[in-house]
Amino acid sequence: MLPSSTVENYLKAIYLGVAALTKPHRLLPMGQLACALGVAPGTATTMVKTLAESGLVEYEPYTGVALTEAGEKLAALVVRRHRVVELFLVQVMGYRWDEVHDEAEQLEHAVSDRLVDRMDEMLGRPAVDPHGDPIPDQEGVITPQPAQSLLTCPLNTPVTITRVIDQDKSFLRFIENHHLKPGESIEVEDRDSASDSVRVRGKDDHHITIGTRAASKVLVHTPAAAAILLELVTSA
Amino acid sequence: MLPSSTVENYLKAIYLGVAALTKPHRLLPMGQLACALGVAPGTATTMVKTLAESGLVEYEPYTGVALTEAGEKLAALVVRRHRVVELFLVQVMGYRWDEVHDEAEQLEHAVSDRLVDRMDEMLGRPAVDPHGDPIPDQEGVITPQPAQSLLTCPLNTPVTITRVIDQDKSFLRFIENHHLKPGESIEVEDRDSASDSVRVRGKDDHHITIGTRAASKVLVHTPAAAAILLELVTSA
DNA sequence: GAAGTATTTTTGACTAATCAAAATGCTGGT
DNA sequence: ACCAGCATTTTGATTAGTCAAAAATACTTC
Ligand SMILES: [Mn+2]
Ligand SMILES: [Mn+2]
Ligand SMILES: [Mn+2]
Ligand SMILES: [Mn+2]
Repeated sequence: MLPSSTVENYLKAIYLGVAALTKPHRLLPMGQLACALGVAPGTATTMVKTLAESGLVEYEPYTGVALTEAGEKLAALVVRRHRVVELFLVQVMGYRWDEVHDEAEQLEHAVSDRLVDRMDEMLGRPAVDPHGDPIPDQEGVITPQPAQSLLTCPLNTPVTITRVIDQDKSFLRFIENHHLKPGESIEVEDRDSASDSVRVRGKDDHHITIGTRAASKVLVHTPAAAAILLELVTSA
Repeated sequence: MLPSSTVENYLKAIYLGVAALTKPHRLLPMGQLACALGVAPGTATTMVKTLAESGLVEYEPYTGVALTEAGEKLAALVVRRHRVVELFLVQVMGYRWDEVHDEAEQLEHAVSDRLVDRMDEMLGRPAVDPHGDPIPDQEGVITPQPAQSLLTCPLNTPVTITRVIDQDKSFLRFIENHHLKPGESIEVEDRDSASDSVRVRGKDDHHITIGTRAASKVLVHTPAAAAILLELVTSA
């Protein structure tokens, strides 16, 4: 049986939910899953039990859920479709980066593997989508990126923004208006736990102060990390 | 309520089914509808009754079904999405004309009006899809084309192939291999009711004989019709 | 460790879409 | 006018997915 859109959405939510867990190698609680899917808690429980029957997830009652090997591959391919479509919409169809998520949310269940691969080819086999989210390859594998956020990177050191983890339109607009999109070079000047904020110097000496909640959603590459990456590439 | 894919499929099947009826201004029988959708007869009856409740179709028990104003507009927009997507797949994504139907069958329910319009714009507001099927405009309106087939057009008179009414892969391949795609200029040399066949002279004096069943699926413009069309355009 | 709170599971019910097979209605030919 | 055959509708049942609210369990706090 090929998975329904509903099953695909559950698998994707578990995939992304587990990845976003603070403690790694943990199970995603039913409450979080239900919330991510906009569904009643009992609905998530029921669905997860049938997913467990099909061998796509492992389910520990009162504890949570995680993907099996098979489930993870399926989920990764849904995520791949989503992200390739998002980049296609921006690069080929002229969409803005804050407009693509909803459209991709539908298309991820409708595009064939064939079409996704055509898009992927046309885009030059990209590694990341418009938000800097990594794109799984045809096997569902992601090469992990060393990630730091504006909250954890070194101060007064040039860093490059690589990823913005939030699909909210107004947040993405805000980021764009203040030149904090992936690719921009910036420095974190100061962090103040009292005011719960982070001061950033962008290009043209444009200064901007943002809350820590927002700062944690902006990921960067440090020069050091970039050097390590470069070394990996050249040694291969 | 926005219509489900199922409702969209029923409306589209009625739209296309009624158009293909030999006697015009008739109702589509349940049997034909059920067959077009690959569904049991009873299922079609039940669904049509609920569509009638929603005011999308008019249903005459034991007789058949037709679209209301509202249903026809919705159906035409589904057809529009299907055909714009098909042309996009051919022109932009490099698909062959015999490969696009299945993909479009899924995408017609997933692409937003916004995305369809972007495709439409990118394609230069085309009038027909890769098979010569007319594309409804944003309002769902089609400007009717005067249609003749290889079975009805004048003999030994140059005509231009404009449309091939069949989604079957092998038939489309056959048409392509014998240079009978939309745009080609040909002449019908002879029709023989005894052998149930039609002899056609294509380009390079390539001759080909096909059955009447196949011939009826290849539509053409006669020079006369083309002249009338041209007149309409210039007088406007 | 008992009590209270938060989370999770169970229960019972509902909607959309479908099928198989029985019942019904229509129609053409004698 | 009748009946046989065919199309259509009805009936009864099934599956996927969902919710609200009750019951069960786990976690916190004292
Ligand atoms: Mn997205
Ligand atoms: Mn993204
Ligand atoms: Mn088609
Ligand atoms: Mn077509």
